Amino acid sequence: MAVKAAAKRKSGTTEELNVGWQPGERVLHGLLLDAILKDNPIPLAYRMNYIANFYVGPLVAMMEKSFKLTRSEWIVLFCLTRQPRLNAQQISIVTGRPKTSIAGAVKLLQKKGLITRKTDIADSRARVLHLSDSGQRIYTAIIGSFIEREKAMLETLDPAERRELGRLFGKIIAAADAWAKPY
Amino acid sequence: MAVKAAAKRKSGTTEELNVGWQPGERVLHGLLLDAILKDNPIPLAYRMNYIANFYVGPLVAMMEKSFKLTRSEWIVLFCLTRQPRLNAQQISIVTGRPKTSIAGAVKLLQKKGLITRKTDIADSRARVLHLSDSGQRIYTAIIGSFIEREKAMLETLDPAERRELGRLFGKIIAAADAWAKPY
DNA sequence: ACTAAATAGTCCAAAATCGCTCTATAAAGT
DNA sequence: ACTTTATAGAGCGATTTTGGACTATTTAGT
Repeated sequence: MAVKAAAKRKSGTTEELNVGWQPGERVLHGLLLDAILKDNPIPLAYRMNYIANFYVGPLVAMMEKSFKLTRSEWIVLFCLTRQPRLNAQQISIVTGRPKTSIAGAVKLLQKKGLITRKTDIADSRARVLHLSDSGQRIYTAIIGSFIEREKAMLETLDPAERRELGRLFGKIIAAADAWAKPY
Repeated sequence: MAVKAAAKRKSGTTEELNVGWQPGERVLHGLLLDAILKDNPIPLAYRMNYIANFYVGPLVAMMEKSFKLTRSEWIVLFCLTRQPRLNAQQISIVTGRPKTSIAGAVKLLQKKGLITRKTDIADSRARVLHLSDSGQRIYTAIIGSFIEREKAMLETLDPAERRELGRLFGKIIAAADAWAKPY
């Protein structure tokens, strides 16, 4: 019946057979994922991107919804808490994001009063940024979720494994000059 | 030279000046980065996202330019090489990307003739996807860059470290049900 | 069997992202 | 000093991305 109806609608096309997974099962994600990971040509890069996406994606979505901040705005806020008095260019360089994206975020943040922007006395091209009080407050309100989610993500590792993971990341970053170039 | 100029500026600064780094130096990125990484509230998550971004960002840019493929289109192509006969929903679930993004990519890929799309005989709502020959060719043309870049990224690690990194990623992914949820 | 809920996919409008080009300032080379 | 090159940032337009509402089909609950 449903099959016949489908065949009628798409009369010319040959139908594909069933895929073999049971939709609606929690297991589905796992089996699918296994298929994607098996014999993956970029095993480490793929896994890392997978984890990074599932870590940060929902956080960004939550942030956009609850705090009306874009991802780029968050990046700027975050960088400025780490290191005040950066300018847009530096944030762009250190995060690898296009300078126009950062510039746009800076403009929005300034309009919202979350950062201040002053001309650098030593270089009148540059605008020195830092957090305002309300910028600091919104950062504080948000960062907890990031910390919690990292904690949850690492729950499965023991302390030694976490240290080792950090060490390996550190090594890769230390060598970034050798591999992290654009084309 | 540049150092001297910077030193001069440093002494003559009034309010908003003197960030302390010398623009134009290769060292700049490193010092900035150290500042961002030091006492980072999400040390592992931040480092992982940093590496993932610098790995995949330039690859995607290159791909968009040279092959006129969006990131979402690449994701679909990649998934279909791993596991033919997926549908859009499954790709969305397993990659964590919004289904509308995947749907849009699927439509584009079909228009370009890189994938085929047939109604699933067992479920007439679903469309079973797989690569066409030209889809396979374009995948082959692209994937090499991803492999090379992964290789370059891991150059600094010895084989045992690479295995360990893979093992730790595997553990985190295996526990994804416990932490990778949306809000 | 019948209703309610879940699922696959589409469509659309709003938003974000990003490449390109342009101005201005600053540094480097001669 | 003077020319050249590099840098910081702005503005604009095109493309991508995505949330939300909608339809069609399937599954689950009773």
